[in-house]
Amino acid sequence: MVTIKDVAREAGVSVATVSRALNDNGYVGVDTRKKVMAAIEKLNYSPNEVARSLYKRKSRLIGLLLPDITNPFFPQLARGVEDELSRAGFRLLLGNSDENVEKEMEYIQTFVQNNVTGIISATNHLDDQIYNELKLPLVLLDRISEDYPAVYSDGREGGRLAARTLIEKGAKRITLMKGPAHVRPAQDRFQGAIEELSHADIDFSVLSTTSYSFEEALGWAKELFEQFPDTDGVIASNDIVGIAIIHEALKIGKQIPEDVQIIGYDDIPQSGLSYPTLSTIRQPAYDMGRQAAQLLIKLIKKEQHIECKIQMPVELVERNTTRKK
Amino acid sequence: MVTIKDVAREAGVSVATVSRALNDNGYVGVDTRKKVMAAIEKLNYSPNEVARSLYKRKSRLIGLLLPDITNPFFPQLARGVEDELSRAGFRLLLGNSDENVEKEMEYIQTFVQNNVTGIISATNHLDDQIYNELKLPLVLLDRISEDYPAVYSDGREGGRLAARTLIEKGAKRITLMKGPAHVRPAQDRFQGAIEELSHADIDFSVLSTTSYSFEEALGWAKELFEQFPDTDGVIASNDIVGIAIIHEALKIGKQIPEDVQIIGYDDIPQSGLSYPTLSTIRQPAYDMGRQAAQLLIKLIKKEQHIECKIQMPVELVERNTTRKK
DNA sequence: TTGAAAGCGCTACCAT
DNA sequence: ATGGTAGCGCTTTCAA
Repeated sequence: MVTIKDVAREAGVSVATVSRALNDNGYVGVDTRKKVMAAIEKLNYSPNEVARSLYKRKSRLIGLLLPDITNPFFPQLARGVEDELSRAGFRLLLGNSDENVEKEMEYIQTFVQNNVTGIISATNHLDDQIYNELKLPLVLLDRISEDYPAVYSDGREGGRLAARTLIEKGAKRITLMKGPAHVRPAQDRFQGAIEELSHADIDFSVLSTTSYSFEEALGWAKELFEQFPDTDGVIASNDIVGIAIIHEALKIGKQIPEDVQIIGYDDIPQSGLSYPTLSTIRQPAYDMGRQAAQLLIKLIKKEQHIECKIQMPVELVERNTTRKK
Repeated sequence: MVTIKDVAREAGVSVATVSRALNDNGYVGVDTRKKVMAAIEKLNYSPNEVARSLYKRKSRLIGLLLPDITNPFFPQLARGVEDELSRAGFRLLLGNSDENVEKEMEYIQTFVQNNVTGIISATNHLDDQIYNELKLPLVLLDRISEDYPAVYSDGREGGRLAARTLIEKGAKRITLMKGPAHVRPAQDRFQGAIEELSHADIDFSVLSTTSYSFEEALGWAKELFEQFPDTDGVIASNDIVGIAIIHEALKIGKQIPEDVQIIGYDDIPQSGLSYPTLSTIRQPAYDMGRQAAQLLIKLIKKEQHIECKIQMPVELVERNTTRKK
């Protein structure tokens, strides 16, 4: 390993000078700088981030905690975060929590132990002590809280929009799928949908689902049509489930959207690939990731007048599982 | 921040003793240990990984370099790696390269700068100098090389299997989609398929695709049916494209699998959700990730007699885009 | 069994 | 403009 000492020796200067040249602070003579740069070049030196981090008590690392990168919504968030953060020279320490408190605590702890400069978290366990004691900038992503900066989309409006769309397009017996109770955004959109449905002269039923996993999606879809065989409009808990419902509907011989309309949530990339393509409520996942990163960077720079709650717009993407006007 | 000094003071011992107690090496008296543990508990101390890492010249971090987590095949790999690694106390530094050499180099460099203990990489740029100069354990994932330990699946056999399946199931005018030229596994499966097709009395054509992105998948599918409208068997470059082909085929009124059979590659989770469900060649992505992690851990522990090339089996998953016998 | 102290690679203060 | 050096929090010799 080539260290700052080697560079100093090679350039015939002190380590202090090398350090100053490296970090562009303090005075460094023009030709001294040249010598240093030449030495760096020659030895192919690159500074040890760990030593820097120890001294500064801050690394160039950011901790990102997500529920499960295997769920197609989250990779988009992650890429948004990564792309934006890397422009500012930060790297990502990634953890999947599986919505499990212990895992989450462990990751938060290792983030801290590694001197991360900030944390971006999609957590449902904000009440936990560990977050209160955190001395670091924290941005919530896809989650809301009074107490912390957050980037999220308007779930309530999303739910309303989904319900309104189905109502306007003539669904008469709507089934509303409710996502896992412990996932906050799922509840928001559920509430939004309930609200809209309640104000309409329309029959509707609610089907509770307890997970977002691929494996169970088809199960929920089956259950849906068993319990509500004559439903003509489904508000799926997310796009995965929406796609599973398309599958199941087609399988039992229903026409989409003639017999049953379906609306998803998220607008994951594969929603445009199903047949028929899935109408859905779009969350701008990639942008949400970027916004969270930008917000975190502002927080780190301690900028003034930071907008700490960033609500991203939600949008209806009309594709082919809903009827044309 | 509470440091080892604070603990030492609280426990009335030296920092050396605390360190020994913490790491279970050297002698520590029974009641001394108790006092130390009590102090740790009381102060809620957890050791600074950065300081450790500086001294040891090794962190508990592993660098993971993937092409693009947004492609559904890779999150599976990543989770496999993460789950296995975290059992051994390692955490993940994640980078997406987008198959771009510069980004890749930057990530490898920051991995090194952060004292990672090892690297797992899905790269197509192994020839690059930076890999040769690497002093760290490196495991290739989903990639092959003479020179480095690697975990990959048998792409050639996968390609053969795909072609053989279509042939056996009676396809007469097969279209073989070729993945991006710079992606090694894509070429392997292409070669395997070509091999099998060449040995059969069968007409086939090749369609080159230059990306795996969602956005373009539908475009390739369209192109496929424009160029080869009477193809009755398609070997898709991966499941995304396979799903897009299902979409397109249905759209132009073809029956699946009567008019056209389709076989994908990867077996991503959503392949079981399309309608009809996609027959495909399965790569055990999650397990590949785990194996890579295990292999890396062995390398780190410098175990003897390590099997350095781990070829994972590939498997036909018969679903509904191929005919039943 | 315990403690003192050197040193991991770097930055920043204080001299010069 | 440059160099000497303390110190970031930890581990590990070496002595006691």
